[in-house]
Amino acid sequence: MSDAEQTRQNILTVAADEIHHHGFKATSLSSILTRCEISKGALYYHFTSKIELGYAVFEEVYTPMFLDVWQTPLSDEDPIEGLCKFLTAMTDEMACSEVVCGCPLNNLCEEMANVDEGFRLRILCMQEQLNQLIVDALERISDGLRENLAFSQVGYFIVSTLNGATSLSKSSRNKELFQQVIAELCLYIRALKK
Amino acid sequence: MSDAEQTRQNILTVAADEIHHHGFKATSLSSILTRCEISKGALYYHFTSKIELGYAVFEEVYTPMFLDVWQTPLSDEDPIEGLCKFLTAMTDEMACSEVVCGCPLNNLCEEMANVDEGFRLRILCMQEQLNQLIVDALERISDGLRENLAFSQVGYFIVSTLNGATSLSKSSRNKELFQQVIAELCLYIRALKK
DNA sequence: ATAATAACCAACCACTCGGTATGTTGCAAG
DNA sequence: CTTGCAACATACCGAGTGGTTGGTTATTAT
Repeated sequence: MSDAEQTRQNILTVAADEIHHHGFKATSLSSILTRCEISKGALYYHFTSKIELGYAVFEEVYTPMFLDVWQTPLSDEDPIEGLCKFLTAMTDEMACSEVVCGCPLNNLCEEMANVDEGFRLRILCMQEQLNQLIVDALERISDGLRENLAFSQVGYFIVSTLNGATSLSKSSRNKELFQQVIAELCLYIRALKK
Repeated sequence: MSDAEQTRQNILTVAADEIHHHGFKATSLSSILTRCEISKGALYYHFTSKIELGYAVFEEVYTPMFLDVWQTPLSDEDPIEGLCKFLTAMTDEMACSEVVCGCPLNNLCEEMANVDEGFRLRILCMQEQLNQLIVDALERISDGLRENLAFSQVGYFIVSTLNGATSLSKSSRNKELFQQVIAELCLYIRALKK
């Protein structure tokens, strides 16, 4: 990797972390510059504006990470159990910082979706991709599921609940609350089976 | 109501609306001053700081409105049906601005809970109150519900899902998505019955 | 050796923000 | 009539923001 590309990646990584911790608007370029030990000119050489940097973080850091994390459990032979294990494992492995800061994508969604169209469209696109992952997994094992299930609806329901649970645990700083909601969500998911 | 109290209430109302639309941090005092047609001195006569104004909005505008809205359907003779009707009615009556801006409390929670302790504690307190409303309603009709239900867990699950659905529809600006999640949520709620 | 370009630096700009200090008005009590 | 306080208004401050600009290296191609 060239020096320039190295610099760019470093900016992306640091920016992703800063945005995760402070939100997009509250993230100041100067804090990124300080942590990267570069000048403002260097940043504006690689990115034309703050918001373009935000888009790049979303597309090149958050999205791949997110889709990859969901892909694994859904590719399981039994995606129902895969999902449940994935969700409960999430509660166990959840670091303190994750409880406090919440999901980076969820945060960006809350903060920027109704403010900036560029963010909104990117978030929307990602949500549809994620929902499609779930729908595909459910269709694959539809023979073993209850009749009359609306797969897309179920997918959005699961994602909504998970987002809500993250939000809840974030504000309460209570890991246990998160675990409770996830436990109830697993009950719901397992009840999808015949 | 005295003139001074009138001024104070006007500030609270306008601030609540501005915070709902732009978030707390992004809400500038100047915009509130302009809409209220008052000076900065007037505002700082009634509130000692921006964050104290935010607390007042939370306690005197958002919280009463929110608890009142939930109390009604949960006081129904059949709170299960009351909740479902309440939720579906919410999707129908949902104005465009509400789809776009989301729930004011949910927004504040996302934005401020992990930034300011004052907000966090107030939000936490309110969430517990809301959950207690649900738990009370469920316990009241526990004879007609499935065995082995964890009422508190169910309460947080419902609230989480609703919050997540609001968040989802906000970013997607798609009312239909919200309706789908709510429809699935009603299926879940009705399945609580024996 | 020279020219060109990529990669970066540092100073600065215009602007907005929350907050404060001081000034002004109107009314009510003495 | 005047004193005093509630209820504002006005002017200003310092800090911080994203963004721009002109200059500086280091490397590479010719």
